[in-house]
Amino acid sequence: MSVTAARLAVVSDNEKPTLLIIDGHSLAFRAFYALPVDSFMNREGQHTNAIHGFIAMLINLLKAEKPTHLAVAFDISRFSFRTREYPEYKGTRGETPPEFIGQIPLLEEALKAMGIPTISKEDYEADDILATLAHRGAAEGFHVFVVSGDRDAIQMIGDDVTLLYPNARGVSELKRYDRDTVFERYGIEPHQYPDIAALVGETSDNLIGIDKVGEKTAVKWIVQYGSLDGVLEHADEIKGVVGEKLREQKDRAIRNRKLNHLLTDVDLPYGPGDLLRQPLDEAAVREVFDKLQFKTLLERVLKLNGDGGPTADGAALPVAAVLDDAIPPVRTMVDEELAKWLDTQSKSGTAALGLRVETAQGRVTGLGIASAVDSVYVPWEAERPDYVALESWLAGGAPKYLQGSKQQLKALRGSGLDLGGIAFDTSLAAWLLKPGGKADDLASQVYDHLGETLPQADPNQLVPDVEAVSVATEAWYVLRVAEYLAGRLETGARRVLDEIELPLVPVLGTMELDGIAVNQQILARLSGELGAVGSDLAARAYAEIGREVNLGSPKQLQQVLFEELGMPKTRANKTGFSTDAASLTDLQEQAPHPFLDLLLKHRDATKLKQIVETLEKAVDSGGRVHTTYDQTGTSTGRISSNDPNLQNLPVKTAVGREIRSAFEKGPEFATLLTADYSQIEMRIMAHLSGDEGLISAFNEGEDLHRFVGSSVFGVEPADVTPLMRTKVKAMSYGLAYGLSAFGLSKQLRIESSEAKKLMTAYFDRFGAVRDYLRNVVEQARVDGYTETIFGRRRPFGDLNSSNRVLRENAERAALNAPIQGSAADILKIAMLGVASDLREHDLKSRLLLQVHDELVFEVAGDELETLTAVVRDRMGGAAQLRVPLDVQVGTGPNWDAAAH
DNA sequence: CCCAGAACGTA
DNA sequence: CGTACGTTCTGGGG
Repeated sequence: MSVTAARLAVVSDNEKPTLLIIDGHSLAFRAFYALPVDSFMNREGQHTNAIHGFIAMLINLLKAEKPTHLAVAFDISRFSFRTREYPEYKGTRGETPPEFIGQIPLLEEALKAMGIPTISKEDYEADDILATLAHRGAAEGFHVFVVSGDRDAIQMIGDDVTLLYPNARGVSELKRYDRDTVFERYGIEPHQYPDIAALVGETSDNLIGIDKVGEKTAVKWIVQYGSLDGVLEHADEIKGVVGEKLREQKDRAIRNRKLNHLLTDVDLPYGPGDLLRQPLDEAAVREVFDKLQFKTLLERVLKLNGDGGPTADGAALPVAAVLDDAIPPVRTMVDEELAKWLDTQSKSGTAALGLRVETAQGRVTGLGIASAVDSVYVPWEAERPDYVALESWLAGGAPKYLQGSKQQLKALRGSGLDLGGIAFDTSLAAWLLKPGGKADDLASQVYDHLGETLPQADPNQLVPDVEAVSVATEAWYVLRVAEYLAGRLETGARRVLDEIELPLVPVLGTMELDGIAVNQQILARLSGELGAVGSDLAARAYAEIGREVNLGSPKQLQQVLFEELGMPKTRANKTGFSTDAASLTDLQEQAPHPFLDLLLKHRDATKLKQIVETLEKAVDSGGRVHTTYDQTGTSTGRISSNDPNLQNLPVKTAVGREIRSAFEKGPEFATLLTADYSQIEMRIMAHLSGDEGLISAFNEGEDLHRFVGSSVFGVEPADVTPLMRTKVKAMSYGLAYGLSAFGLSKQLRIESSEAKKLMTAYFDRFGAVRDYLRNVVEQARVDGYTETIFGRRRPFGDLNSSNRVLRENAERAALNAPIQGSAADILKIAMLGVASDLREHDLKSRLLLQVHDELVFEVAGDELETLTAVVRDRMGGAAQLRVPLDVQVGTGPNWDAAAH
């Protein structure tokens, strides 16, 4: 039986929507007494322990119960219709502790940011609100969880209503009370509880019961006579002192019963059906939690959005059982036993196995391999001959599920093992589901998606107090997380995973391992030259202002520019006034000063020097640098590069190009080849908008900006001036980013009226582009996500935000996402095609770098012609658009020379 | 030692 | 008041 099948049996009755309702004051108060006051205080001196405890409990509840509907009820004051009738009610409650003051409003603010409705009603207690919602919820087909620290809540329990009651230790544990547990504990039905309480009294509510009547007596009577009314009717039959007391004090019981009866018909602004879980407002949550200084909780809360929270269309996500499956014991296997086990697995069907590599000091020391019911540990020693079966299983196409497969592949390659059959990667799947999220390690994924804790050794502990689990167990968890995530991928995302991301893993891994050759002499020379230029500029800059400052400190520069030199104020930022290049250039025009120019040049020189030095440090013993690509690093579908980042090397300046010239072909290769798409994002816009004008612009095959310029300005292409071309080019590129007339005027340094006219003229000619861009945003507002040509989705939560800044930021991102994302898809598909041809034709040339719309290859011996054909074919044919994909190819001994 | 913010490089 | 990234530095907090 598969892991999934085993779990389904557990959750099959979990089809009902789940309503979770919480008594806010009662739980916050419990939390207040459970957590030390002094350990929770924010920078303003506000105590926050109750809020912290409450939210921590809430997160646990959301994970454990996975409510589809949710609300928190608060008392408005200590007064209600009950205190009007009986002023002593709850009179024993002392003054609110001063440290508790102010925590409830903050808690309400945090809940609001988390998208959780809070309900309160004048003259009623939170318990009445809960009772009403529980009553209506059960009637409307919900399973209801009531969270309250008030024992009166027991009366709400029923077949579809469960009470979660904090135990003595505060809020860290909630005890579940359903009909059976109430019966076990009291021997009565939940609805009879208030009758018991009325007889016994409730100290915490300052309600005195009948003297001499305790729980035992009360239960006995209620069981015998059915109800309090029954008991009172038969009061005469009860013998002894207790009978006398009952007859004497029956008014107390009647009063108590009246007061502890919770109303189930309070008129509320929301019914259960209105309490569907809403996506949290991330920005608001960050703001509130920042104010509260809740760091860890912030992380945990934000994770809720992508997991267990509502999906974009508002429907609740499918729920994975939180119950533990039995973790299979780890079996260590080698030799024939291992070979036989692998063989059995492959013959038993197509089920994939989980795989996890164990390394120490960069060498493979073992492998974990798991099926749903087995977890196997294989110790690895490089020279053992009897691992033939294992190695061929690893390298072959047998499907394997991994977490962080590129890293695992590189680890295996480092020990001479190859890895094939990457059929699932939990990190890639989680990223496709939530591309804005942070990359997570296996332990976090287990926690987030399965709600279980994977024991991990703390690397900072010399003697760990928890023993890390074996890679064999980890492999089993990979399988479970994979099954969970696979169930949540819709068709489009699954295709992107299977057809783009997974096949790309070995391609990227190989690129990283190959690296690119770097000429260290060039770097050393540049570093020296830039260092000398920088010191000279710094000295001259100091001379201009008569003292030495740290030219790299915006704060010190502000002092110099705006206080000592009295220059006009620039754009404001959080630390004062901006000293960035644009501001300094502006200043130079308004208040020319030699210091400004020297400062700009010094910045330039030090930045470049830093880049060169970083590269020098990254060169390996073979003279090559190896970047690491992050396949889950962006929200749009691009890959990012780090350590070192080879996707942002300078190229626009002369020195920048010198740096690029240090990237060379390896000694065994003939040349470098670069291939890039020209105007790919504009072409995608033409395709997606179907704008006939833009499409014919590309089909003309002439200079795009000249063509568009002639359209916009109404002149012949030959009469488009360089200035006109510049303006049109800026517009065209800016469009895909959501550029405004204001932004355009700033960038081109023209009047905003002219920018406005320019945009109007542009959209007059290319109206379908405007319609498309508008439509993308509106569709995303409805759907909650955007989609690339290939079905890659990016969710958006803020498109309906009432906060204008947030909403407009989201709108621009939504406008850009399908364009940037489709371009990313296309280059990825091209990479796969090229890699496949290189393999197919057994070429020695290799792909080394990817820079968003550009690929860099190292060309072997006599393969230039073949490779050029392959690259043109695969890049040009990566997608069938309404416009051609234009590919520019260049060659040369180094990256600069190969560029065009 | 960690963090946020500023600045700046690329597509 | 133009999208998407990563890196480096400073200066504040500890």
